[in-house]
Amino acid sequence: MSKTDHLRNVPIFTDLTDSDLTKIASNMVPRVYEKGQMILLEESMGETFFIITQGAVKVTRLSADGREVILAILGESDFFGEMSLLDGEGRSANIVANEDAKVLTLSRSDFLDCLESYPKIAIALLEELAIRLRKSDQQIESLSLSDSEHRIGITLIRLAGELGTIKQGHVTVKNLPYQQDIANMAGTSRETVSRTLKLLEEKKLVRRKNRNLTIYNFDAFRQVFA
Amino acid sequence: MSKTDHLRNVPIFTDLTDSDLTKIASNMVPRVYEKGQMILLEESMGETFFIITQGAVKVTRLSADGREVILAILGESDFFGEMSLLDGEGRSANIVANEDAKVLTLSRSDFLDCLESYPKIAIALLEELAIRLRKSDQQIESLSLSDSEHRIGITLIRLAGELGTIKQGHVTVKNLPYQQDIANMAGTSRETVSRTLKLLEEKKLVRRKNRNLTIYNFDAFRQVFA
DNA sequence: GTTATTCTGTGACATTGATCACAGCTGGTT
DNA sequence: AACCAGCTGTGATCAATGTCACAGAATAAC
Repeated sequence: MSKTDHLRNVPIFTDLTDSDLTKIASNMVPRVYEKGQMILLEESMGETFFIITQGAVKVTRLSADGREVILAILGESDFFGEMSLLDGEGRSANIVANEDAKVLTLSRSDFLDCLESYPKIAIALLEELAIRLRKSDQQIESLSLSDSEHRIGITLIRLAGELGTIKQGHVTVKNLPYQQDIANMAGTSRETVSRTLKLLEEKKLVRRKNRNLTIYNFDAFRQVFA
Repeated sequence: MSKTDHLRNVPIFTDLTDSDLTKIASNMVPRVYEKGQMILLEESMGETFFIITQGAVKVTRLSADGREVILAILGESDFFGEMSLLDGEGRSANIVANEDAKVLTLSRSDFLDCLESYPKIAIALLEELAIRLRKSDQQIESLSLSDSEHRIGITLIRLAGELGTIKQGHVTVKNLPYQQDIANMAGTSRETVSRTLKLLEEKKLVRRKNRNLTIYNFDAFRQVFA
């Protein structure tokens, strides 16, 4: 698949003509990361915009004592790095390759040129940031008000949305992240995730097999937890 | 103060010429709300962009059983309502006048026209959303990892930044919000806020007098909690 | 196939902080 | 000044859940 084809799938570029897209693509430099590799480090100055063409990354923040919060898991056609380009602050989060990953990168100046030249990109990007802000607000609510079972339920819903495949009303997440990662997304401990998953299974809300998790009735599940 | 003068103070409009600003101002309709009045209701479709010219509002989400999470407190020259205009989803939060407030409003179509006609506005708005997203991420981290004392400390820092005045290294927040509101910002209970404020006072980190709170050494305070 | 590593399950225990209950203030109103 | 409403302070209680410890599974490495 060519660079241009990849860009075509990215929401913020969908409104562009082929020739514009090709022009932008010509400025993009591909890079490859292997699983576990740090792509962007907190503290370092953000000077690059990234688009994922293959694989997945996790966006995290680390506390002084090394505990990790996972803010998001991003996959193909998602992008990151735009925050510090926009507001000029340093990076606020780490990005780690969650599996082997390929990305396209755009320099700060090329990215800002894009925004100036193509108002449609800026507007589409606004839309995307609005969506992310909405998700963050939901998460703040759930961390503030919900108990651990609900927070884990909500986390499973997020994972289902990002990694799952729907088949006749039930959703299967293949390659479920480790319990420790789920815990870091839900703001709870690994042990609590273990106990809660067992509980949800006993309640017949989900089934686990190998590394897969199936939510029997996704709508009902959302009803209960969201 | 004229409409145009108010707009001049709003970050997303600062780059415009006077004549552009006047043109936009002519489309804006002023409204007045009294303390406690609901400005925007969750569930209702968002069709208006608001700029605060006087007073303050709080942005909240409510759980089914009526508990409240305060996502932000916004004051003069802040704006809101842009989220549903951008992504087309319904409102995700309530807005309530926290004190008597005056606002300028812009209709959906005028707002979107602005973005199309003035790329600089779109870019400035991107910047603002990036800043908000950053704040949300910080809050998610603190809710996930910190104990109640730290969360309350961080909340005081937010309040100091939004409502405080600096004088030779120490910051005073006049008219500190009620403990219940602080609790709803920090994701804890009113009683815990009461006990924690007392503790912080005993530790000589803050002083309270009437409805004012002074943080003795703001930098040191941030060091401890952020 | 064996070993080593990493992940998961589960009991026991300690601790935080929510909740309840009520008394003491404070500031606004008549 | 007396009153009332709403905010604040504080003790007692208790449930939720983090932490520790270790055994059992699963997966990867050799």
